[in-house]
Amino acid sequence: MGRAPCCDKASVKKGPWSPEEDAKLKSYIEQNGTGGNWIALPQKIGLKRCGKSCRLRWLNYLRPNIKHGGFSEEEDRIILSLYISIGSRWSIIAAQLPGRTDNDIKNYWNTRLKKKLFGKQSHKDQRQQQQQFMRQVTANDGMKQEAATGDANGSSSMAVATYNWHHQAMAVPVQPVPGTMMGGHRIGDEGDESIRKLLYKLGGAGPFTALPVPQCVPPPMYEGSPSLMPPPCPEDATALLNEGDVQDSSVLPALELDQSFHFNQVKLDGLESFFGMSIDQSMR
DNA sequence: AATCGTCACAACCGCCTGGTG
DNA sequence: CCACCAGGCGGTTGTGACGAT
Repeated sequence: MGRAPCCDKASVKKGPWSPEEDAKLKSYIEQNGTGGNWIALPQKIGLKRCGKSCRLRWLNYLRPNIKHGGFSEEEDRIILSLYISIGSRWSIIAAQLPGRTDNDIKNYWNTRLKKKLFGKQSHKDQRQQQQQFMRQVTANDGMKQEAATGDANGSSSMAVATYNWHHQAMAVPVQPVPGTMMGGHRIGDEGDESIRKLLYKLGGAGPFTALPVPQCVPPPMYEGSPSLMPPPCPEDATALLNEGDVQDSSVLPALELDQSFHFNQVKLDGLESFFGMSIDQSMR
C-alpha cells in the first residue's frame, strides 16, 4: 500500500493561482504567520488548495523580497561554481543568492544556464557533451554515496562518511579548484574569496569526500540553521580543526587536494564555453 | 494568417528526513 | 524502537508566450 496523499486530491484545486487566492494567502500569513502547519492552513483561510501548494506559492512568489528573472553574470557565476562543487542542491545554492528561490534557480539552470554551458554546438555534440558532463557529475555524487555506505572489505575503520551526501557536503571541506579561471576571474583571487569561502564551508564535491579525511568540520555558516547541521563530530575529528579555521588547507593532505583539483577539473573541462572562459592551462 | 516548434516558468509529484508520541 | 505526520527537496510535467516557417 502506498503512502497516504497529503491532501484529498479530489477536493483540492490545482493549476495556476488566481490573484484572489494569492491575496488571501499572503494577507493571512503576513498577519498570522504559517502557524507551523501548512496542511491545516488552507482550510483555515478557506482555500481549496493543498498545504504543500500553499507553501510553495508563498515561498516562491508571495514571500517579500523575491526577485524573478534578470540573473546577473555574478549570479550565473555563483550558481555555476556551486553546481560544480555541490551538484543540484538548489536550496543551498538559493540560500547564497538573496531573493532567489530554489525553484527559480533550478528553472534557470535547466532552461538557460545549461544551454549557455553547452551551447554553440551541433545537437549531436551538445548531447554528447551534456551526457559526458552529467556522467561526471553523477559519478562524483556516486562516489559520495559509496563513501556514505562504506565498503564491505572492512575499511570501515577509516573515517569515511556515515551520513548521506546532503550532510557530507556540509561536513567535508573542499578546496574549490584554486587557480581555475571562471568568468574571467581566477578562483582564489580577491574577487572570488567569498565564493571560495562559501564552497569551502559547504564542503562541496571533491573526491576526497570518499577518502579518510576529517569528517566533521565545524560549519559556522549553519549556526542559524540547526536543521542543516551535520551530526555531532567525534572529538578527535573535531580536534583537528580550530574553530573558525576551516579554510586552513593543511587539514587536507596534499594528495587529496590534488585529487580534488583533478576531479573538479574534469567537470570544468566541459565548461570552457561558459562566459567564453578558458581553463587556466598552467593548473593542469 | 495559420501552423508548428521551442522556450521559459509555474506548479505538481513523489521521495526523503526529522520530529513526535 | 516504531509508526505516523508534516516539511523540505529535487525531478518532472503542463502550459502559455513567442518566433520561425
